Amino acid sequence: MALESKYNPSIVEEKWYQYWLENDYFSSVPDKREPYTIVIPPPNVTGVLHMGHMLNNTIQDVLIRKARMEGKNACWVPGTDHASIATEAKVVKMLAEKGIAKKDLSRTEFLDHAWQWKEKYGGIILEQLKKLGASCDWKRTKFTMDDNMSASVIKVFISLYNEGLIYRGTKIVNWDPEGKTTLSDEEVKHKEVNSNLYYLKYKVLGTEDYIEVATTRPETIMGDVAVCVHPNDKRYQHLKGKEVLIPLVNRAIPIIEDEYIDMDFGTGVLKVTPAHDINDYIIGQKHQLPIIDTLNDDGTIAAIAGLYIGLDRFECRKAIARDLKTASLISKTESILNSIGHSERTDAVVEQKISTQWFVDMQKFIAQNPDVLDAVMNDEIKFYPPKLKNTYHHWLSNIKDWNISRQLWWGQQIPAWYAPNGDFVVAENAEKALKSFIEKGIAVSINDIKQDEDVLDTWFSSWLWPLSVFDGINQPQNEDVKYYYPTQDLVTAPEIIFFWVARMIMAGYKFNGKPPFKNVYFTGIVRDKQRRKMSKSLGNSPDPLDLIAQYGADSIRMGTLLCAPAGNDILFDISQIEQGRNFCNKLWNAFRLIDSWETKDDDKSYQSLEIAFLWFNKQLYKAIDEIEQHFINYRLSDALMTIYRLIWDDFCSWFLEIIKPNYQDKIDERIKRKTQDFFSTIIAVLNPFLPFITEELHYALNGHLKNYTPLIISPYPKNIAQNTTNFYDFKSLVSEIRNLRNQKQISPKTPICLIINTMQEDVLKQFEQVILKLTFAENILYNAIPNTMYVSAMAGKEEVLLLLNQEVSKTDEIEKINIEIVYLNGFLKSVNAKLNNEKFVQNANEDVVEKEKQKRDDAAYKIKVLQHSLFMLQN
RNA sequence: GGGAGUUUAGCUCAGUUGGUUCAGAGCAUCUCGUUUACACCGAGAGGGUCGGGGGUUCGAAUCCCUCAACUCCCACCA
Repeated sequence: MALESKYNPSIVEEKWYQYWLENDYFSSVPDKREPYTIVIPPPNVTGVLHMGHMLNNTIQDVLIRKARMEGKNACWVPGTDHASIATEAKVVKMLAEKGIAKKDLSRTEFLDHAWQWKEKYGGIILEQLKKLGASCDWKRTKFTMDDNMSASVIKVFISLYNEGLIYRGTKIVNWDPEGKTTLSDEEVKHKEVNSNLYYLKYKVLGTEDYIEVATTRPETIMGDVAVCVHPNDKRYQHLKGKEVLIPLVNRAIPIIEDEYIDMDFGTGVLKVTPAHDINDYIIGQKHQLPIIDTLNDDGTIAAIAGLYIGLDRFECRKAIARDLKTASLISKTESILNSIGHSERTDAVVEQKISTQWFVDMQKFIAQNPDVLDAVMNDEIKFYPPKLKNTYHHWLSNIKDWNISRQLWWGQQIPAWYAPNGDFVVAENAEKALKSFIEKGIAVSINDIKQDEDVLDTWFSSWLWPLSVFDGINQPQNEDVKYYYPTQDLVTAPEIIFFWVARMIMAGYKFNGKPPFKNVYFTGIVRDKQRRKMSKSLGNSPDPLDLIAQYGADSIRMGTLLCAPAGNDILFDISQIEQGRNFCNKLWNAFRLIDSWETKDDDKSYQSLEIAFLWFNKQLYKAIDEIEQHFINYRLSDALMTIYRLIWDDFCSWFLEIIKPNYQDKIDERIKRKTQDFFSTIIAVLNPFLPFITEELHYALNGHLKNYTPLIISPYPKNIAQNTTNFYDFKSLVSEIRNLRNQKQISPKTPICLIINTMQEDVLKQFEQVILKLTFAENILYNAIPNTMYVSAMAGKEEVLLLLNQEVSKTDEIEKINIEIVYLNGFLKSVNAKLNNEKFVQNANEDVVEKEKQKRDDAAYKIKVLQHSLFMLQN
C-alpha cells in the first residue's frame, strides 16, 4: 500500500462516519450489558455550532466511545431544545422581514410559521455535530416539543399544581420589554453600568422648601406614591407628616418614614414607586400605598402616567431630565456605577413589574426533596471540578420561587383554564377542565372557558430531559428508563448550573426518586488568546466547520482538549489545532514506516533488540494505567497528553529509532509483528480521542482479516499484568552522548567510539545494541583507559567518554569537570547536613532517610569518578 | 454587600497525605541538522528565590497568619 506522506483527513473522516452509521454502531437498545448513558445538553433548535459546542461534545464523545470499547452499552442521546424566547424572537424577526407582524397573526398561524422554521433550520446543528464525529444514537433524537415531551411537561405541571408546589400569584417579576415576557431571576444578568444619579426637587406643600431625592430613574416619577426618609434622620424631622409635590407631575404624595432607608445614600430620601421596584413594592405594601404602573409592556410610557405617553422609557428619561432642568427642578447630577439587570436572551434592560404569573414554590420543593442538596454535598452526584459544590449549595440555600410563565406562544401552553368570572382550574384539556369547573360548582360551558395564553419557561421542559428522552415521565416503568436512568455523565457549562443542572437534579429526585446522573463535568468557557469570550460581535470565534474542513475533526478535537481541564476556561488558539494536525501526521508517518518494512528471519537482531520490546512494553502499560487514572478523575487533557507523549516520545523517538532497520535492510519478522501489536494497542487507546485517523490505521493494519472488527467496537486495552521491571536509564546516557557530539560539532551520522566507565557493565551490555544504534557509535569499551583525545560527561553514575581523533583543550575539560565537582560537593554538603541533623534522622520516615543516604553515596561516587578523570587529565 | 476561587518557566497549566530524582509538562525560544517515516521533522540547550511578607517545622510550592493583584458566582442599595 502506498500511503501519502501527509495525512489527509477529509476523505477518511467522511468515509468512516458513513461506515459507522451504516453499521449502526451508535445505536443502543437495552440488553444484559452495563449501560453507559449520556444525554446531550440539547442545543437551541435555531443554533449553529460554535466552539463551545465543539469542546462540550468532544468530551462527551470521548467518554461515550471509551465506554463503548470497554464493552458497555453506550448510549448518547442527542436532541434539541425549543428555546422558547430565543426561537420566538427569531421567528418574529423572520416574519417582520417578510412584512408580517406577529400581532396580525393568530396563535395557530404563528405556530405554523414557527414549526416551519424549526423543520427547516432545526436539524442543522445536529448535522454539524456529525462532522465532529459525535457518536450519538441518532435514532433517539429528541426535541423538547415532541408530542410525548410536551405531554411530560403538562403532566408534571398538573401534578405539581395539585401538590401545591405550583401556584399562581401576583408579585414583582422581571419583565423583558423586548421579548415582552417575564423572566425568571436566573434569566436576569446584572451588569455594572455607568448611570446618572439625578437629584430631583420635590416641593414641600405649605412651605417654600424643597426636599431633594436622588434617583437614577427619573422617568418613573409619574409612578411615585410617596417619598421616604429614615425615621431617625435629623435632617428631615421637621417634615414628618407633610406632603410633597412630584416635580412636573404636580401630584401631592406623602412623606413617609421607614428604617429600610440608607441615610448615607444620596440625600437619604427615596422616592417610592411600588410598581417598578421590588423594595419600593415592599415599602408600599407596608405603608398601604397605591400602585401606579406607568410602563407599557414594550417599555413605553403608559397612558396612566399622564405625561410623556408613548415615549420609550430611555427617551423619556432624557426628556424628563431636560424638562426638569428647564424647570430648575434638578439640583445636580452625578455619575455613578450601578448594577442593572439585563435579559439573558435579548439583552434588554429588565424592568421590575408587578404581574400575575405562575411560580414553583422552591423552598417547599427542596424541603420535600432533601436529596437535591444532600446528593451533591455527599458526592452521590459528583461535580468536576468540586468547587462548584459550594456554588450549588449557596444558590439552593437562598433559592427564590421560580417564575415559570412566559408571555410567548412558542412552547408548552400552560394547562390552566379560566372561567369568565376569573376562576380557574388546571387540567390537561378543555374537557377535563370543564369537569373540574363543574366539580367546583362553577357552571360554565366549554365555550366559556379559555386556556391560559402563556407558555412555560423552556427550562421547565429541559429540567425533565434525562427522564423525558426515555419517556420516563409518561411511562415511569418502561424498559428504557429502567435501563438507562440514572445516566452516567453530564457534560455542560457552569453558566447553566442553576438554570439546568440544579433543576434536573430536582426533577430527577422528584419524578423518579433517583438522581439524573452520577457525574457532572463542567467545561470552561472557550475564549480567545486574549481571554475574551468568543462572540459574534467580536468576530473572534472561528467557524468550527471551516476548521474541520481545513484541519480535520481529529485535529480540532485534539486542539480543544489539550488545554481543557475541567472547569478551566480554554484559551483557543489556532496553534493548538496545528499541534493536533501535526500529531495526526506523526502517527500517520509512524504507520507508514512500519508498513514499509520488508521482513526476513533475523534471529540475531531479534535477540539483541528484545530489551527494547520489554522496555516499551513497560512504558505502554504504565501509560495505560496513568490514562485510566486520569479518566477516573475526568482529567481528559492529562489523559490525552499522556498518550501524546507515549506516542511521540516513547514510541516514535525512542522505540522506532531503536528497531528501525538501516536503509533498505529488511527487518526480522517477529520484530515487525510485535511493533504492529504495539501500534494496535496505541491507536486503540487513542481512538476515543481521535476516532477517525485511528479507525483508518486500524483498518490498514487489520482490514485484510476475515473476521474484521472495526476499532470503534474493539476492546479497549487494559493493563492486566503489572510490569514493574526497572530498566536501566539508557535515555539519559544516550542524551549525554548526543550532547557531547553536539558540543564537538560531530555530525550525527559520523561514527564514534565510546568508553563507558561503570560499575554495572553487565547491565549496560544488555543495552549495547540500543546504545550503538541510537548514538551511531561503532563500538563501546568498558572501564578502559583512554588516550588524551576525548571529551567526557556523567550520565547518572556512568562516566561516558567520546573518543576523538583530534586534540582537545585540556584546560577546558579540567574546567568543566571542576565545575561539576564544586556543584556535587555543595550538594553533598547539604545532604550530609541533613543526615547529621539528629532531628531529621529521628523524625523523617525511614525511606526518606534511606533516599538521602543513597543520594549521599551517589554524589560521593560521582565525585570520586570525576576526581579520577581529573587526575588522568593532569598527568 | 455576601460567597467561592486563582496567583508555579515567555504562554497555558500539572504538582495527591509537607521530605532536592517535585521544581515538572506541552507550546514558544535558542543552537545544530535538507540522516529517505514524518521540516506538520530530528538532536541538543537555555529558562522559574513556586505573588510579597511573616510564622509553624529538622525540612514548605505544599500547613497557618497577613498584605497585594486578578477571576467568577450570588445580592433589592435608590
